[in-house]
Amino acid sequence: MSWSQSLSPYILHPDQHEKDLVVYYDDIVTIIHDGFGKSTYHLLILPRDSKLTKKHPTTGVTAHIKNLLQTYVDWCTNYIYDHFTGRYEILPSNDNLSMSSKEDFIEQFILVGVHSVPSMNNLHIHVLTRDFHSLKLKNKKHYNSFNTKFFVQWDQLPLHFKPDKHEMENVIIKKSDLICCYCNKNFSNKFSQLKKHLGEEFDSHFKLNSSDANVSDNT
Amino acid sequence: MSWSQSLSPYILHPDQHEKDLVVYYDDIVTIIHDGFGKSTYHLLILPRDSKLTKKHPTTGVTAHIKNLLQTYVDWCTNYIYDHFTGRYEILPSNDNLSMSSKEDFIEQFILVGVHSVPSMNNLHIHVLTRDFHSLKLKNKKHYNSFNTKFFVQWDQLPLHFKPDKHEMENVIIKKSDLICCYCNKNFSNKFSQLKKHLGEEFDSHFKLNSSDANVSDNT
DNA sequence: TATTCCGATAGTGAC
DNA sequence: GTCACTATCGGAATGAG
Repeated sequence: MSWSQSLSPYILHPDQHEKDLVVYYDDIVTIIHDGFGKSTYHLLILPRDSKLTKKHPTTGVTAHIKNLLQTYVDWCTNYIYDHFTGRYEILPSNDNLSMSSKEDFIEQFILVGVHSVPSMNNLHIHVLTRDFHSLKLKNKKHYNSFNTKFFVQWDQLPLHFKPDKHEMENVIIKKSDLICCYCNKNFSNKFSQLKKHLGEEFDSHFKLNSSDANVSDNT
Repeated sequence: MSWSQSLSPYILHPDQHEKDLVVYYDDIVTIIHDGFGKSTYHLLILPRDSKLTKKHPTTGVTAHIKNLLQTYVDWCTNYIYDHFTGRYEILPSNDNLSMSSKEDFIEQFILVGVHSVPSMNNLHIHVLTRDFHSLKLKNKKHYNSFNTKFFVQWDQLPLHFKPDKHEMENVIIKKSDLICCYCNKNFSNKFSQLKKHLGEEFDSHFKLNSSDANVSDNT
């Protein structure tokens, strides 16, 4: 089961990794790019405290811990806002997605939260754009783990119970229809069609800045 | 639904097909090689009577009809015995499969019967070797349609009821384990392993005669 | 219990 | 809620004028 420990090195030795991967660290946290990011930007906040890192995220992130970590959450949303808007132009759109101000962008287009049944043993908080436009998004599990109640948002923490593992894995993740997070279109279990659609949604909302035009996209 | 009518031309115009496919016909029946035969030899007997051809096989093949068709069944088993033994040498074996006499061969190695839920609309009787060693045998449905009670043997006909379609399709065919018809080994739902095993069983029981050695096998 | 194509689903093994 | 591989399972179209 060593894969479930693969976040450990980052909290133990944040200095021994490439700068491209570790974007920030101090005594309290390490912040990294998710090695298999499911959106254009996908960061993980890893508290370094040896007791906290072993706790279950839905109950371990208490009000006190939230207060301690809030500055790092804000650091991440700012990081993502700056980098995303530096790289992409936000196109005018007809839908209900308004990203004209920084506050709107962060509110509507950045997700912060934890998985109700984590697979990595070290407590980690996801901060990611809500586009799911990534080569690493390959199946229903990947998508529904961020787009159902399997994903517990930062503002909802802490829960006063641990979600039922079996229900989350075998009902919520597997049985929930695939719903587009931009337009709510229902793709049932047609992952390939959702994936294609997400690419179209992305292209209708964002356009690579010319200075980045040589960078291949994530389709 | 035209595919379900694809046997019709053989009863309407048996003379307009290749001799390789239509092996016999008269006013009563047409006998053809199954276009997608699931065993080394796989014949279909198609009664040409316009009323009989529309009947359900499990109830339509009455004692009277069986008597009328028995001679064609015998013709088929003889045809298969002659051709199979002309092409293959029967090797001595340690298992309970004794094919030393023609009667034993026909009794133990030739199946005669009908499907309890046919997909082709024209009534047809299967006569086939019990090896299931064919490129066209590609999935559990193919195998279990001849190796469960979905297959109603000639001696059991007629039934006094039509088998329940839903039970046959969704329980008997899909849920029954794959059991080797030579040695009863259970392959659960591992079709690929069963298929490989059937090839080994075939090779342990039969050997191509040298005069046919240039003919590729069915693996 | 037609075939074929495509894709969703499921189990495994990995250091 | 790792990936990558393999295989099982599941739906949809299938033609003709």
